[in-house]
Amino acid sequence: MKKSSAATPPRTPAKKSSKKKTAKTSTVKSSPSARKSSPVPQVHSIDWKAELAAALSSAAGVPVEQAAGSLMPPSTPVADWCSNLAFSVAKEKKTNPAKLSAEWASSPNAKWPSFISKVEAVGPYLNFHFASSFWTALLSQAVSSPSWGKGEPKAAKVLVEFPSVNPNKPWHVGHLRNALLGDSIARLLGASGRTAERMDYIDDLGLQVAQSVWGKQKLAGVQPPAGSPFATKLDHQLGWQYVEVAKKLADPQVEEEVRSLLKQVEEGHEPIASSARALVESCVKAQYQTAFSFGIYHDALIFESDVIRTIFKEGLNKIISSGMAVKETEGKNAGCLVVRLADQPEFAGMENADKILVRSDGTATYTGKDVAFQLWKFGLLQDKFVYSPFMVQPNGQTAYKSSRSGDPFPFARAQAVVNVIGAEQAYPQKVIAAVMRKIGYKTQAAACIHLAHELVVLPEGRFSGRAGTWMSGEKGGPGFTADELLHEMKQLAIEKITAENYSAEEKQIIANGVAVASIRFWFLRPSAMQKITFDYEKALSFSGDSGPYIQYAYARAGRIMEKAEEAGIAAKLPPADYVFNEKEIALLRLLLRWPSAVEHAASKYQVHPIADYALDAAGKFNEFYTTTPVLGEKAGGHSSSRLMMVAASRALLGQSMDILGLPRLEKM
RNA sequence: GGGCCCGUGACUCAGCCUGGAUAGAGUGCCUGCCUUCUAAGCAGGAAGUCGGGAGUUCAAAUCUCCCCGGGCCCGCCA
Repeated sequence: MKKSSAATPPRTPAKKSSKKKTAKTSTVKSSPSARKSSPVPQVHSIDWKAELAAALSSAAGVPVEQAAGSLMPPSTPVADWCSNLAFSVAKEKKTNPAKLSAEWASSPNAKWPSFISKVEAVGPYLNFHFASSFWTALLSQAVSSPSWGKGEPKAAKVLVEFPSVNPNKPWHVGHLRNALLGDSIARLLGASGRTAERMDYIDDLGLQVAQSVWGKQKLAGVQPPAGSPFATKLDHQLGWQYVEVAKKLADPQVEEEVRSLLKQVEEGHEPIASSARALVESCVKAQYQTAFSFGIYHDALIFESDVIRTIFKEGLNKIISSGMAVKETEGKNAGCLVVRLADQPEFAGMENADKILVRSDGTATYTGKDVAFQLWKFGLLQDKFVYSPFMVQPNGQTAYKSSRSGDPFPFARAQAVVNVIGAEQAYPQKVIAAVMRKIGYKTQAAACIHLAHELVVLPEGRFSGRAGTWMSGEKGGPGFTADELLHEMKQLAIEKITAENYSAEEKQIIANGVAVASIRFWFLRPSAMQKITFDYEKALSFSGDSGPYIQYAYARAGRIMEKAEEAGIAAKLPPADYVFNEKEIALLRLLLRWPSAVEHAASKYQVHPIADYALDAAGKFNEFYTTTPVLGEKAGGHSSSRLMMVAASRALLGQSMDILGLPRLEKM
């Protein structure tokens, strides 16, 4: 039952993913530096938006809510903040909005907050400029508190499932997109203060597994070309064998043998059942090597055989006892357990809205299994799973797997469930939520989030695991597996390093980091619903709007700080009379909006706005970098103040990079 | 038949949910800038009927309806 269709993710440096072992619940970390009393006002400890709204409210004589609703960042860099209140008031009073704004700007009733240095009417708009002390306070917080910009810790746990790739082949670029989305969403949720748990669903039953077992036994000679750097990687070997098996299936004898294997696997006959599970786990481990190379990690792997053995029946009973599932006695679905959905609005227009959960032969459909699994994710079933360690990941955390023996862990039991799955599977995902709603779990049904994404395709069409369209073609070029893409990218990145003084080891680290960032960014920048046509030419570029562009800005900032330290210059808050230049103001405005940008993106389960934000921040920093000397005589004695800008910019860039999984490189 | 998604300069995409100030980037093309903190960069230029039409509104890329083009979904498949 594989659900995700494609897309794979890039790697990220494992931040603190919520490891499970749980119960040790999170200690709320209070950042000491943020707490200690600071000589400057704390920008985010005062609700500046509320203060501004209150002042505007009295200046214009409108309710506070109306004033607050009119405040926004300007679309062009004409001011720090603005209001379009005059439009709506002018309409009510049938007068000229520009005139109103002009009146409010100089209204004697207005008591503008002290952090506002200037209020001006520009046409119908009311524009606000913040005082230097406001910006200084913001800088102080951004630099002194490591948790600055992170959301307030929230109690709710969000479970994110991805990528659920069948364990019989290597990840192709489509699986990579899915995994990158899942990984980055989990990072984003974490940055917003939520607890994200990363789960993978492994289909260790089914035809493909039987085919893999058969292929492993009979087609050991079928392998990727010897020249391939991945010729000995198990997932690649199985993938090549799988394509071969698919061709041979036309032979009745082969078909018969595979079918027999399938029966033994599904019925748990030994020794086949155990060796099949072992093969599956080995393949997943090989796939996870790919994941790790992109910085993708998991907390728990749930195997389908364990779902069937442990929770499926209970989930089904829950639906049956609610009276919402019935066994058909006649008609084309006779003998099947079905749930009727015709009364649900989203299925209204369907010819037949009945959905089969259990077939007439007693086996579960995909949807049937998924509904039970989803109930478990929300903690609505007795949790009978036990887990054992699957592997220790490079980020130091152990990924656990469901198994026959082991210990219980409080995985799942989530308040919201995000399934990262291709948009093509929107219908079955709706069925899951609809069934939950029907049996009475309305809150949970509303918290079923299908994070849908479009596929990665080739100019000639979609990928097919069976047809092997992911393999290198006859042209002999690289194939479309995630491993090959990263390999190609590293080659290019290495060539791009021209600095003479880097050691071979440094070059490797840089090339790897650049390759990962480039690929991750390439997949994460467009919105998830945008189809991506894979093209090596375009994927392999790293200038302009790209991951390396962001890394470059970050590295530049790092070098300035390094040189400052060598010179013994420390960052200090700008003095009261410091005048921020235009480039500095641009950076400060981005800094100001960052926390709400994170929360907004997280609440919508969208990663791509963060990619845009990071690009914007990198661009603004590069402008600052080229126009504003920080060190040396040209800095005109402002080195310490400007170093503060550099440090804050670096913090902002770093946080956005962590969410996107772009490795923080100190040098490039 | 019913439903979902995409359609913005030559190309690839943001912006649409929460309507407002000259529609933003990048690539490609044309011009400049490395004796000064990394040129994987910066500055500037040419390039756009925001698929089409109607409607709502003081104001529409953004909201509503219809249409066109492309993709996907509506199985006792997985």
